[in-house]
Amino acid sequence: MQKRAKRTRKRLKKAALDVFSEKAIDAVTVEEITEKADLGKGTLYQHFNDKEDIVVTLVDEAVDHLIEQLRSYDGSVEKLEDMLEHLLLAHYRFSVDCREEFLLLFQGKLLVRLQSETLDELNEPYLRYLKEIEELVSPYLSPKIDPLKVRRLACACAGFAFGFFSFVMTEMNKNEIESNIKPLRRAFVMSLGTFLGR
Amino acid sequence: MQKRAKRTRKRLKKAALDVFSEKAIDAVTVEEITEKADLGKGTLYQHFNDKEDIVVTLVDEAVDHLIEQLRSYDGSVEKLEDMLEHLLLAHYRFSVDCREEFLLLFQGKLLVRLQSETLDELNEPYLRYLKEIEELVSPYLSPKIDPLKVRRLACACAGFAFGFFSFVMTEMNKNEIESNIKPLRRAFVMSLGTFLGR
DNA sequence: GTCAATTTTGACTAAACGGTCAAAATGTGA
DNA sequence: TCACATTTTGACCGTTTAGTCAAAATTGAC
Repeated sequence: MQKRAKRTRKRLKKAALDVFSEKAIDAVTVEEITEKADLGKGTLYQHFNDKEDIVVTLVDEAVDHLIEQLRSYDGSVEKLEDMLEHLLLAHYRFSVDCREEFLLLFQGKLLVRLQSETLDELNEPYLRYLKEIEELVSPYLSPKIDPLKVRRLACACAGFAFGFFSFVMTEMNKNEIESNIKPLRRAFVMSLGTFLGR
Repeated sequence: MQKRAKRTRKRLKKAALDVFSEKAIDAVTVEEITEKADLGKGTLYQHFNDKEDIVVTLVDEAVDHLIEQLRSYDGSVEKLEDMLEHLLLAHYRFSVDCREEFLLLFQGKLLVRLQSETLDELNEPYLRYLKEIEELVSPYLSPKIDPLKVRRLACACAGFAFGFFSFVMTEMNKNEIESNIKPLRRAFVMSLGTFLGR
């Protein structure tokens, strides 16, 4: 019985994610979501308080998934540069494999910046995400390093990943991207390494 | 007489730009714009066809301003690296001096990606912008270089600038940014230079 | 100061939207 | 099969919004 409710909740989230990757969050209506999920409008309000609630839920889960990908790397990561390269690669994979979540995170970040008065609930996942990056690289850094520098590194990594891949997404097709993105990633990694004074 | 109309149009654009930098484009209402401009609602429809029209107009002008900044550099730019550094610095200055337009361009880019079916009118300025970057760096490149690689460079530059500065904008205050962003920019420039095989 | 052309206005309409809730549908245990 | 708990539904309500338009206000020429 509760199984049914869970399935329905899942369907709602899936539908919402789909719609949010096709239209700007603020332009999406509740009925578009429930229609896509092939459910009645009231059902959404059985599972979520309001539209914002479902957005926050989805952003939170998307960050979870992204972090999961960031954390999964094999033993070949030995140096700082290896870790940075892994992080960028993981971001790239995320933008391809989880395109909808990538676009949602991108949009959400913008909303946080704009309507920050009300939505610090939405900001929390992004802080969590930046913190995760910092923690992943910190083992490869001198413990005496300026924390601000690490924060900047995380911003650079996140910013580059989101900004670059988003530009690339529209301006190039998949094959073009796959083919030869590696050298650029490598170059960026090198520059970050230099930035950290190694 | 037409002077008055021009002034009014200018006031509308200024107000709209302000509002768009505080709220997501799709969440902004026409009345919010006209109220901010201290004008009647109908006045907006005297000067623009609809809400989309004013957005497209503003994006177009913002790209003009950004391109203007990208083009203005002194004679000290001799190498590719100098040009890349100038471009990043110009983006950064634009994000600070023209914060509202920067945020608008950021939002607009996202809209293009999402609702691309209808809004290729909105996409045109961004293509113009990428093309401008390509043209600015091309004098410093071998004429035999793969055009795709140049396009990728432009995406990297644009993506990094928008993505990084936008993350930095929320996560750090101005002093922190100003103080020590230079080495990261320099490192990134170096990596791009390496990417282009020099 | 008058008049006509231009610009601005805000009340108005029709449509759309978020959110509610009593009723219907569905699943469960006896 | 029936009674009961849970879940789903979509018509409904109040509010908000884009867009209109006849009237008012402003301007400049004479």
